[in-house]
Amino acid sequence: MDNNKNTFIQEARKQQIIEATIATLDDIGYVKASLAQIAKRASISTALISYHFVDRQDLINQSLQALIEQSTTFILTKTYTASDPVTQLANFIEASIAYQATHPKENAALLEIVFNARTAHDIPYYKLPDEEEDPLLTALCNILEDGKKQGTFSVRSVNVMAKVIQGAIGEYMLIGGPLAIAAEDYSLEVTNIIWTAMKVEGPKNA
Amino acid sequence: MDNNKNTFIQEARKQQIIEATIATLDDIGYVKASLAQIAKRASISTALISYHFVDRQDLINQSLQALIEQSTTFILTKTYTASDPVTQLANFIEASIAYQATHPKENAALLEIVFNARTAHDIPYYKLPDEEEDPLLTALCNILEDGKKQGTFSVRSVNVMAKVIQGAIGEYMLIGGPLAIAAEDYSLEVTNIIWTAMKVEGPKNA
DNA sequence: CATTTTCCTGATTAAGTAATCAGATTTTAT
DNA sequence: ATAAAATCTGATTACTTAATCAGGAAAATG
Repeated sequence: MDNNKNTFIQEARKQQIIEATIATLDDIGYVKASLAQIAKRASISTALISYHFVDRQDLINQSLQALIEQSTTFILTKTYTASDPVTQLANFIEASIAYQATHPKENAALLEIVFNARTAHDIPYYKLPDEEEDPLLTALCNILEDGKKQGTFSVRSVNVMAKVIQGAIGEYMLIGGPLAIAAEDYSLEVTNIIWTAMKVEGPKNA
Repeated sequence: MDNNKNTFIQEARKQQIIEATIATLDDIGYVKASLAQIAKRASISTALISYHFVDRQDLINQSLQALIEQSTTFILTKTYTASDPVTQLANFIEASIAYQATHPKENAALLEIVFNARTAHDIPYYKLPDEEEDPLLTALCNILEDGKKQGTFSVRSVNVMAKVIQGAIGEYMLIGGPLAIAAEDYSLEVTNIIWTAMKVEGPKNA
């Protein structure tokens, strides 16, 4: 019965190590994020990491999975507070950009992994053809399809429009220095551009 | 006088090492791209790299500079074959996407460096506030400003529109697997979306 | 309370890293 | 041709890495 507590302790420790991994990735980047650096930040020995994770790769993969789950939940929860495609899309854009602004460390760690990690065959993660399984892209395409079917969105290619929207969202974090814009303002501008591009008639299309 | 030949040999060797660096980055990624791996691909000793470059960092930086120069020249040359903002923008989008399709290795190497390299103070290159000096972004904003002034482009925020366009371009390389689209088709779709978003009346806005 | 299982550490291992250096080879200059 | 300067290599340096291992500490179990 107290098997649960074993599991509890183990899971708590794993969670702690994953959080230390995220902090380390944000601090010093993927290249320097050694087990020693991660252990230091978690105030444990490096051997303990090896005890809970089979590999460094395993640790990175589990951290990535946690990061993806967190951001996906955040965004999709806010997206589906509405039932009509127009509001859903507005929510999606706003939530995606807001996540970057409110979770900068998690966002930085996610980037570090996606753009640094490679498979055993040296294929970069960002080139992996997992698009089919990306729940964010799937949700985005579904919303666009819905709006298109009910005649609200004027779209030629749903896939390309989805990519344009994703690109606009992803670009927000690269805005630095003199061009810096508040997340809300950027969301508003992007939404407006997308509305115009899809000829949406609505309250937000001022 | 034959001082020139010294310079010539030296520059040729440096160029060869930079090309080997690009090939290595594309092959096995930034993390595994050690001096030994680069030397192997250039069929030289590792010490020779140290002879021509002060640092590994120095080698990476010079490779990055070469990659940026190459892509910038490619894109801006094609962009400015036209004099009107509409064609310039169409050229810019098409050339940017075409470069990724025709120079996949250079493009991959560029990504590896930008998303992996950090300054001595651990600031990632992609967060550096060099936007002001990015000639591509500058050119894009200028084109948008021109079109706006002459009444061809309907844009609220030039900066945000530029980011949306950059995002759409950058997203192309992330399209893999079942959603893969030919560069020309993607360019066409993106251009069409941007035209609609800016209410451009023209031959391409079918 | 004793014992077994889980959890954890310090020390060690083998491999790989960037950089240096003495000296060989090639090129250039006289 | 010969001396000087450049280009280049193999070996070595000091260091960091991921992973393992023997055994200690803590917790759960009977």
